[in-house]
Amino acid sequence: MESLGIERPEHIARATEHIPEMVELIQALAAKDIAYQTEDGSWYFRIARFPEYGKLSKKDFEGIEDGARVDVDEYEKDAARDFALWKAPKPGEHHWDTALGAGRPGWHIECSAMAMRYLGADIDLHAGGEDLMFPHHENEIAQSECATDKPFARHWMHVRFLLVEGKKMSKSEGNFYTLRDLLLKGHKASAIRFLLVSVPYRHQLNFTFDGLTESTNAIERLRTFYQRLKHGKWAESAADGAGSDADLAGQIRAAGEKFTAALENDLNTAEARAAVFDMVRAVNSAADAGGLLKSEVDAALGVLALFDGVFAVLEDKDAAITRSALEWAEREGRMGEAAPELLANLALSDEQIEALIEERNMARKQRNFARGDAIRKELTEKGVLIEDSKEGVRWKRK
RNA sequence: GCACCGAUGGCGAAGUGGCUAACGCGCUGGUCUGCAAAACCAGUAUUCAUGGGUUCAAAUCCCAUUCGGUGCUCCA
Repeated sequence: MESLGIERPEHIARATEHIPEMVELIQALAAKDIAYQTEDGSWYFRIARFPEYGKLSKKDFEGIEDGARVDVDEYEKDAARDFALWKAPKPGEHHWDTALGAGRPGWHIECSAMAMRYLGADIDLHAGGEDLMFPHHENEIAQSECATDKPFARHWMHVRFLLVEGKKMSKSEGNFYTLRDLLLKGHKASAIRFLLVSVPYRHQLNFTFDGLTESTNAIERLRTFYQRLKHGKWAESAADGAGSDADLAGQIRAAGEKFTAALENDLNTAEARAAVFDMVRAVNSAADAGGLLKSEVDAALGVLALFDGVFAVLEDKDAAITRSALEWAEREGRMGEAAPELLANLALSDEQIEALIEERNMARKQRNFARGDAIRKELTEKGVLIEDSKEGVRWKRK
């Protein structure tokens, strides 16, 4: 999670610590005769009492015969689809003794109970994987709305599963990778994050190694741009061509607005991304043409800050993250899985790199290009790329 | 088998009734540069899985087919 720059939740709730809330919820349903107890002591939800059942997953249960497919090991439920709220313990099974009798919670009830406890009876947003829509989320809705008579969640976000190299990820397909696997193969954490977040959650993402390369390159472009703005010297007022693009300020503002509007439209990250790249081109172009005004640079940096508040890829933490993955591999005895060029690329520290660049700058000043190029070649071989620009010498790790 | 969702350039991917089909990567040519890199400019889908239909107008709506994802039993 941290490697990908994902923030920790404010609350992490555990089902086993919320048994009383669940019991209370089931009792509320029982008071309305929506929950009922069977002979073995389990409690079930009476789906017949919730006509809207199936509204989320667009399932139409009309015409599906109750009892057409009743499992032999099920107890005497009133209807086959009624789901368990509380399960009586099987002999020797771990259980809680509560007002409902001994037992353990059914799946579904803990989500309703904990959501209500921390977020209230009607929540704004409920997220989950597409596989949970039915029956889990459908059952959450049923038990929550019957208990409170309020809409349970105003918006649902169901994230689609990703494909890996065009196929569903599975161990038998051999395309199952953990984050650490990818880091050890030499992929950057930022590229993984950017690839995952570049396709809107509602759409299926095809996660490929080509895609990781693409993301790496796209991030490089953004970081180069960011560094250029941050470290360049820009005119305070219009002169010598700076500020000659009268339209630029408007374009930067429009990019920021388009970025926000795209995210507000069901988190359309692909469109939000596009808005930023539009701005990058416009500002780079103006910078090449005659220079930028400080005010334009500040505005563009403002849009980048907006962008990075969501995408979080501009600051280069990749080397540090990869190093900690390597430390993990070391401890686990899995260094053999690390890509050889990865070790080579991390051989030099930032200080060593900067010392070499300083030496190269001296050589170039004396027009000793042979020495300068030799240093550049050495750095390239160790995974460090050099860029000479009007704004100074920049370097980055491959 | 049934239900729901999806299929857009070499690759990834926006766009869901009407401006030249965004954006990124890649590729080709050019500008710039001591050489590079970066950056910029130009080019790169007469066409949106296939077949039919609706409409003055369809990538966008409807039907069928093909392919892919999820669910349809338990457990979380």
